[in-house]
Formats: sequence, structure tokens, C-alpha cells
Amino acid sequence: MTTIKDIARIAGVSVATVSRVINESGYVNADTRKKVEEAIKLMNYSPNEVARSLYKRKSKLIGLLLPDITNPFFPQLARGVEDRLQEHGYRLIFGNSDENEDKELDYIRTFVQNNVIGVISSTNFPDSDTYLKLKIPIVFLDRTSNESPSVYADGREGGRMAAQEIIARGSKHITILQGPAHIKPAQDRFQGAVEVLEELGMSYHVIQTSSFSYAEAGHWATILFEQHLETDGVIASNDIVATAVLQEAHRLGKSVPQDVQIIGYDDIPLSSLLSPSLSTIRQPAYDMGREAARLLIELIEQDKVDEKIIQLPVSFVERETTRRK
Amino acid sequence: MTTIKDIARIAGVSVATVSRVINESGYVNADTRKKVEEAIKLMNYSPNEVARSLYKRKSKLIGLLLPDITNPFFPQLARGVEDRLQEHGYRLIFGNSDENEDKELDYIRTFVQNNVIGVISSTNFPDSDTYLKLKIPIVFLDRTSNESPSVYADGREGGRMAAQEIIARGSKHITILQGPAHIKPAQDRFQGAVEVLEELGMSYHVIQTSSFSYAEAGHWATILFEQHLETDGVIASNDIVATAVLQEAHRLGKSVPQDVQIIGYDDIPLSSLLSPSLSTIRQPAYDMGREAARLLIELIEQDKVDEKIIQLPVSFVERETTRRK
DNA sequence: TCTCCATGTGTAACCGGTTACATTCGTTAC
DNA sequence: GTAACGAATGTAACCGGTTACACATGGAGA
Repeated sequence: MTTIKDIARIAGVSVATVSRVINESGYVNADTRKKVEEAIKLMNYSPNEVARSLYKRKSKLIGLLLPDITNPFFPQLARGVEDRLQEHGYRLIFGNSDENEDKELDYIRTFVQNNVIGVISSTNFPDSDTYLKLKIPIVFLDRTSNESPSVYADGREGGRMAAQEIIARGSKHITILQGPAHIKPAQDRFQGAVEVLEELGMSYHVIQTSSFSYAEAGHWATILFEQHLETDGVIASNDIVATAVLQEAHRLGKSVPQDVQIIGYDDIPLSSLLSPSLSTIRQPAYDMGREAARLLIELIEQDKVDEKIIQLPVSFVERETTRRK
Repeated sequence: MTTIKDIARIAGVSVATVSRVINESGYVNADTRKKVEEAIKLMNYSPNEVARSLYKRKSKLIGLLLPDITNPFFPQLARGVEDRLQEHGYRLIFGNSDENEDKELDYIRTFVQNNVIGVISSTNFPDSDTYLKLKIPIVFLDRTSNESPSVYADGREGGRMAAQEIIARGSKHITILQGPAHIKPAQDRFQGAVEVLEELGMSYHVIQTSSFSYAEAGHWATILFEQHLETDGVIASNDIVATAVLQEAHRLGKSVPQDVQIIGYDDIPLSSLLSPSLSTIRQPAYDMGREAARLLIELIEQDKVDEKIIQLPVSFVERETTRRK
């Protein structure tokens, strides 16, 4: 590997001068600069970030912790984060936490060991010791904590919206699929929907689900219609489950949206390609990722940051699994 | 931050001894070890990987380069890679290349700058200088090079399979969606399908597509039926496009699979949740990721490795967009 | 002429680990 | 009694950068 010493030798200067050229710091004579730059080009040299990071006690690396990249909501987030960071010269160390606190802790530890300069995390444990003790900037993404910087969409409002829309479109026997108990955003949207149903004095049923996995989605859909065949409106916990419900309704010969309306959550990319295409509550996942990265960069590069808690709007995306008003 | 010096001071020994305890190398008296371990626990110390990495000239980091994590085929790959690496104590630096050579080059450079110990890449340019000159192990994933270690599924065979199955199930007017020209696996599967159609002397049409994006998928589907309304069999370039075709067929009042059969490619998780559920050629994405990670670890940790080129089998997944034989 | 300061460059300490080598001590073998 | 060796530990060099500091030079201003 070419090192700064090699460049110094070739250019006939000291390592300090080479360093000055690379970092455009201090005084360097124009001719000297030229010699150094030529040597750098000649050897195709690029400085070792590890050595830099050691002395400066900070790197160009940022840790990203997501529950499961396999859940189609998260690739959007990740891509948003990555795109923004990349523009600013930062790189990503990535891990899947499976919503598991131990795994999270382990990742955060190795992030720190690698001198990451900031962390973006979708965690259910924002108030755990691990995060409180972190001495580097952290942004919570899709999850919130009281005072900490975070970027999220309003789950409660999303849930309310779903309930309002499905009621406004005429469903009387609504069943809500309640997402996994340990995942906060899932509970927020559930609470929001329940609120509206209670406010309007509607009766409804709840099916409690314990995962967002593809494998089990069909299972919840089956149970739903087994237990509440009269259901004419389904508020799903996310688009995957909604898709499974759509499939099950189809299998049972129910037509959508005439017999059953279905509203999903997230607006994952495939939702618009289903037939009927899925009405859903959209979370601007890509933008959330980008915003989180922007906020983190601000926290890293500036002393004070105005807005530390960024809530992005959710919206109802009207497609074909709901009736026209 | 706690350093090895702090631990040494607290335990009343030298840094060398602390290092020996941490790394279980050399001689350490049992009592001394205990003192050091207590100091480590007391301070919740964990060694700085950056310093380690600098001296040893290698880290515990591995670079992963994928075209676009937002394409639902890749999260599976990534998860497979991550799971296996994580089990072995390695971490991932991740980047999206957008199939863009410059972006790739840039990532590879920063990977190297960060002393990554290996790289896994889904690239269309495996024979570029960048990769040839890399002095660390590299595994190509979902893409191949002549002699280099790689893990992939047989695209040509997959294409053949798709054509055979759709013909065996009675389609006479087949249209193939040809994936983006610059993406090799897409061309492989296309070639395979064409081969079979030619061998059997079937006539067919081709629609050339230029991306795998969700946004454009619907567009190709529209064009397909505009140009070849008589189509009774579609071999799609991947499951996303297949889903769009399914939607378009539905819109046109064609019943699937009676009027049109559709075969996708990849078997992304959502395929089984569509209605009708999508018949497709399955690539074992998660396993491909795991295998790539396993192979890379072998290359890193061992002198010689037997199998450097691993081809995983594709399979036809019969669901509801094809007729029964 | 002398002082002061901007410019330009080199030397060496430092970041936090690892490890080669030196040193000390106690035991064993001859 | 002493040579040889294993056990235990410390000192200091090293990894590849950055930067504080020292020093040299030359021109401007008093």
C-alpha cells in the first residue's frame, strides 16, 4: 500500500507538507504543491482513513441500525439515508437489529469501536442506557424519544386517517389488525384508528398480530375472516398484511372494495402495482431517511441545530381497495 | 473514552499485559488476569478497533456493494450476507451503486481506505481495473467473472425454465420482457428463454425495457398489450414487472391464467401474496447472500479454498398465474 | 539597519492499540 | 553451583496519518 511517506519521498518533501497539500491547510508553495500532487497521481494514492480516524478520534463513518432490511418499508429509509450521506462524503456501517435489544447494543458498541461519528437508529428502546450514554450524535428514525433528535411520521394521525377514510366510505363492520405489541409505530397507528372508532361510537374487532413477516401475513388474514366473516372494512397494520388480506378476500369470493374495503399502511412501492391497487396511508419513507441523514449531518457539523424533532406528514393514498366517496 | 492505558493504570500493570489479556496471547498470571478483567468490567472498556486496524492493517469490516437496496431482490441478498457475517464478528460497510461504474469505483476506494478485509459486490464490471487491482478478497454476488470467486444463480437455466413451463402450459403467443441491457443477469435469463423458444420454433415478441424501477414497470406492461394484444403468455424480466403486467391484464379484462399466463423472475416475498399469486422462477436470494459471505470468510481466513464459484439452483415456483399442466 | 511578520518547510509527538525484545525470577537438570 | 528454560511482565517501536512547534527566509515598515 502506498503511504504518505512514499509520497513524501517521491515528491522530495516531508510528510507534513504532503499532509498540508492533501488537506489544503497551512502554507504550501505552488511548485511544491504541484510536485506533491504529481506524486499522488503517479502512485494513485489516497490517504488511509483509519490512520486519520485514529488521530482525529472521528471517522467518516455513520452507523445505521434498522430492524430488518427485508421488510419493504426499510429499504426506502435506508436508501434515503444513504443517498444524503453519500453526497456529504460519509459512509454507512449497517446492521439489522430484529427489534432485539441485545443485538442493538452489540451493534452500537461496534459502531463506537469503529469511531463512527454519528448513529441513525430505528429502535424501540431509545431511552435505554446504551443511547443515553452515547457521546456521539444520534438520530432516531421512524421511532421517537422525548428530547432526542428524531425523524418520524405521525403514526397516530395515520391511524386516525385510516379509520376516518374507511368509515367515510361506508364500512360498518371494521376489523383492525393490530401490529406487533413491541413495535411502537405499529401501536401508534393502532391507537389512532381505535380513537376514531370510539369517538364515532362504531363497533369494531381487533386481531392481534405478532409479526410483520411475509410468512405469517397470510395466517392473520385467514384468522381475520374466520373470526369475523361479516367484516366489510379492514384497517391493516401495514401493506404486507393488507396484501395478504386482499388475497384472502379474493379467495373467499369477496369483491374488493364492494364487499370489503382494505386500507394498508406505509405505501410500499408494490402497493400501486396490485390489482386492485392498494389504498393506504403513505409514510414518506425515502424522505424520512434523507431528513434523518440531513439532521444527523447538521448535528455533527454544527454547534446548534434548530429543529431536532422532525415530523413528516402522512397522507391517505386513494386507490382501488376503497370505494369512492 | 477509556483507553488501554486507563485500564493498565487501574489494574496496575502495563499496556502490554492488558493487551495480552484482551487477546488471550502470551503469558499472563491468573491473578493479574483477574485484576485486568475487573478493571475492564469496571470501566466497561472495549478496545478501539481503529487503532487495532491501523497496526494490523486489517479491520473487521467488509464492504458490500449492491445496485439498489430498493429493488426487492436485494434486501434478501443483503440480509443473507449480513446474518452470516454477523455470526463471525464482521461488520458491513454498505453502498448502493445504481449499476454506475463511477459510483462503484468511489465506494471501492473508500472501502479500501477503511481497511476493509474483503468485498462483496453485485457489479456489471467485474473485470474492471478496480477489481483486478484489489489486493483483498472479493466475491461477486449475483454476477460473475471468469475466474473470480462468485455466487450466483443460473440465469440462462432460469430463462429456459420459464419458457419451457409457459409453453408446456399452452401459451402460443409469447411476449418476453427483456430486462435492461446493461444488467447481465437480466440478459442471461432473456437469452435462456429465447433459446428455448427458438429451439421449439415458436414465434415470440420482445419488449425491451430499460429499468427495473417500480415507476416504469406499469409503462412496460401497458406497451406490451398495446403492441401485442394477442399475447397469451408473458415471460417477465422480474417479479416487479410481472406484477405490473398482472395488473394491466386485469385492467384490460383479461383473466389470468386463462387468457394470459405470466411468469415472473426472482420470487420476491410479495409474489406469493398477490392474487392470483405469481408463478415465478425462484432465485434463492437469502441463501445466495449467506453463501457469498461464507465464501468470503473462507477466502479471508484460509489459505486455499476449494470451491470458488458457487452456482445455486433456480426453480420454477408454480402458483396461480400459470395454468395446470 | 533593525524589527516584525507572512510564507514555507521540517521534526517529532501523538492517536490507541499490538508485539518484538529485554529483563527478572524461580525451577529443573547436570 | 550454575546453565538453561519457562513464566511473567515491562519498554518501546510501530501502524499511517495530523499538527504543534521550531526554524529559515525575505520583504515591508520604522
